[in-house]
Amino acid sequence: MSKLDKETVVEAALELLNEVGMDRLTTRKLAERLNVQQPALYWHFQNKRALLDALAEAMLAKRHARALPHEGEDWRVFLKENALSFRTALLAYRDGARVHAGTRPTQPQFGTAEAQIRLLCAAGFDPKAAVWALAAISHYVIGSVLEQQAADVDHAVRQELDAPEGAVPPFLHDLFCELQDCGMDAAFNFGIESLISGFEQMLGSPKAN
Amino acid sequence: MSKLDKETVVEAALELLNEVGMDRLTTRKLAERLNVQQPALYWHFQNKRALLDALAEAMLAKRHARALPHEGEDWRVFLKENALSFRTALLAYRDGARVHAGTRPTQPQFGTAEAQIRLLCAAGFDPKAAVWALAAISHYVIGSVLEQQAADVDHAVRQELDAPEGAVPPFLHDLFCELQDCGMDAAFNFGIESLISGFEQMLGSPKAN
DNA sequence: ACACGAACCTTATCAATGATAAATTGTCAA
DNA sequence: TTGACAATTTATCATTGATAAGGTTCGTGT
Repeated sequence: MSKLDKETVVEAALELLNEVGMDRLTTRKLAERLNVQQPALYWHFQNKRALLDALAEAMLAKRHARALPHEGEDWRVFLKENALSFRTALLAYRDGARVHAGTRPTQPQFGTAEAQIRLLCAAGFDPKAAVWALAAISHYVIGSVLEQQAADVDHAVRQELDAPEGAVPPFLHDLFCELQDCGMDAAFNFGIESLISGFEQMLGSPKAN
Repeated sequence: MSKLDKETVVEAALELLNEVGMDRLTTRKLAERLNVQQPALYWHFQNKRALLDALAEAMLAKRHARALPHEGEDWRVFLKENALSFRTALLAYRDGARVHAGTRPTQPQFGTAEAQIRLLCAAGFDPKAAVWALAAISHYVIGSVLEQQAADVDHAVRQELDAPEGAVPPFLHDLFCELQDCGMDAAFNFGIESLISGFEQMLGSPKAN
């Protein structure tokens, strides 16, 4: 009939992912959506991990626009925009961070990595420090989104009694509520800007280690 | 016979976790190790998630020594030691980060959180900024360990041909190898110190946002 | 026209795993 | 002793990822 191919499978899988979440993304539901029997998927993907890897890759390919630095761009600006772009890409899909984190570190676009490293080195970074900085940002983004999305489902599930006791210090209660509501983005920004500002500092004093 | 209780179950589960990893940590294997039938576990834990939550909590309880600041400790020192302690705790168990990340944000020890926030506020942090800073560090640690442990299994699994082609720019190859071998800790340190240094900076200039 | 084979999909069927129901044993208190 | 509650066993599911083996379609060389 429709002559399935990898791309359409991935497309449908991303839709399904956003509807049911990662651990209810089953091969059968996906097959049904594609009007195909479940084992058909195994012609295109060796196993479910491979499918998820493809999803992670597709997520970034579609939404992570700022992977490469512009010509002559300030490294601080690039790092921030890059981080924001990465983050929104992961946030655009339900369980996006978990899906991404599960992927075995596929040779990331070496071209991309190289361009990023070059930018930093041109700004005075030691090559090693450049890689470290990029890794740090990546890890921070992944950790942040992971926890945010975990908190999301938690909120959704937990319509139960919020505080079973007066166990929560009121001082903190207000603070946390405020953060949850308005401040996910702000909190993320604070971290990113701190990191980048920290890199700037490190540039000045080579390092003690 | 042995009169199972939550603690012994958790203990055995942690052992098993270190032997087989998270996704091969099955209720049956665990039951077998405890000389018990599989459904017995469901008397002590509502479901597998609850068991894993308990694991995550136990991991930190046993290894995360520096959760609370010492008396009159410098905030920079505390943040760094705290992060290192958190990291080693997660690294101490196979898939530690994944196990931890999976836990729905259980009301974290509010007492602990409050003490940490107080320390930062006493150092001049705005309460909101204090929470943001603590969250940033936590997210960075989780992201870092997550990726490191993912890379670990990847290395273990991937005894295949390393570079199927000369596809890897030699400039990067050496750099990455060097990082993988010696530098996991160093890379982590770089990030943490950057973050903390960034916080210091933020303290000076309140914020533009 | 025809056979062959590769690409692609189906039907049937597994084994592993998390989970629940119902019966069973053990133990302590009244 | 007996009744009740805690703890565990036996039996049994439903879900899910995966594989084996067979069918269908289609292009290509002869």
